[in-house]
Amino acid sequence: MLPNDTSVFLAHLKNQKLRKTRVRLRIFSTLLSSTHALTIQEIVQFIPEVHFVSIYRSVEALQKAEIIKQVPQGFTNRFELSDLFRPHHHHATCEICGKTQEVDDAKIETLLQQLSVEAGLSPTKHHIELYGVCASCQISEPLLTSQNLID
Amino acid sequence: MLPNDTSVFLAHLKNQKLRKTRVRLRIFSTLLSSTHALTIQEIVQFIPEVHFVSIYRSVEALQKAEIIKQVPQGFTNRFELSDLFRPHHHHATCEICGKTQEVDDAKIETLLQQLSVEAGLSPTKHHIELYGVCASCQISEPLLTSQNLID
DNA sequence: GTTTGTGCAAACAATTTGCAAAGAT
DNA sequence: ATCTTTGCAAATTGTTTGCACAAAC
Repeated sequence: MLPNDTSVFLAHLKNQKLRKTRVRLRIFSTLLSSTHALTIQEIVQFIPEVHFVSIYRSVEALQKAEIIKQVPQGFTNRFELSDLFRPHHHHATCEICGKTQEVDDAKIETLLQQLSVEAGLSPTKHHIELYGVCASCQISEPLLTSQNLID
Repeated sequence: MLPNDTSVFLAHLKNQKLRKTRVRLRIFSTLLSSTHALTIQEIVQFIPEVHFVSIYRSVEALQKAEIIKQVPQGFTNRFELSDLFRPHHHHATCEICGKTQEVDDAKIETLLQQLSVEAGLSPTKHHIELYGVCASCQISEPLLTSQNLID
């Protein structure tokens, strides 16, 4: 029986001596079913039956347990499931409609490793974000200038 | 007479119909003399004679005028002079001591352009941040310095 | 039964807004 | 003289803390 996401999640909770609670299950399933990383306020809104303070505290606990991770996106901090559940990737975002997609490319990874080494660092991690205008927004380009909504 | 940074600054103010004020000059010179991007609180502390609300407002004005720009660094937002004053670059940061250096590489720029196009976006901009451990921190591990900027 | 997690109130921190006075052109 | 910017007080927003009760083990 190969472990699905939920059993990996439960195993990690146990492993970290964290209890299996309603709140943590809800946060996990919310992130699992989301196509993109969520801000803490978005998580709060998705789970209206739970007090926001509990969300803050559970998010912190899950983060320490490396079940979820915080990712900076523009000037916003978002949360998504950790690499345990989703392979390493980066994000490409349309500046007009805000739609985000995942990007993964081996070349960029090795190039970044090299750059780190050239800078005298033993590489640990990196962040990349790409921004542009997607095909459909190029056609029906609204009046937004360079200075827009996305942060 | 070739324009130095300050005259470019003054020209841009005029150009944007912004007045030349003590506060804006102080913010500009603070960023000009800083080796790395500063948080708004750091700017506030560097300029104690100016009320923090005025710093917030001037920073916003200078940003709209594209004299300074906001850069996300880890989970912190920082400000630095715009590309008018400093060429396009990215940052490589040591996770132990927080020391930051600038990185510029043509290969990465073209590769990111390509990746954007592959993702169906007409590229506009990108963010990259590299993290690692620098040589001296590898030798003498911890001992976190005052400059631990990383989140 | 013991320990951990949750909900609520209240504290704290960061940023924004309204308005009158000071400063720039 | 006019219009912009600044300083201050206060409002607003986002996040954290203390503590009593509830839930998990």
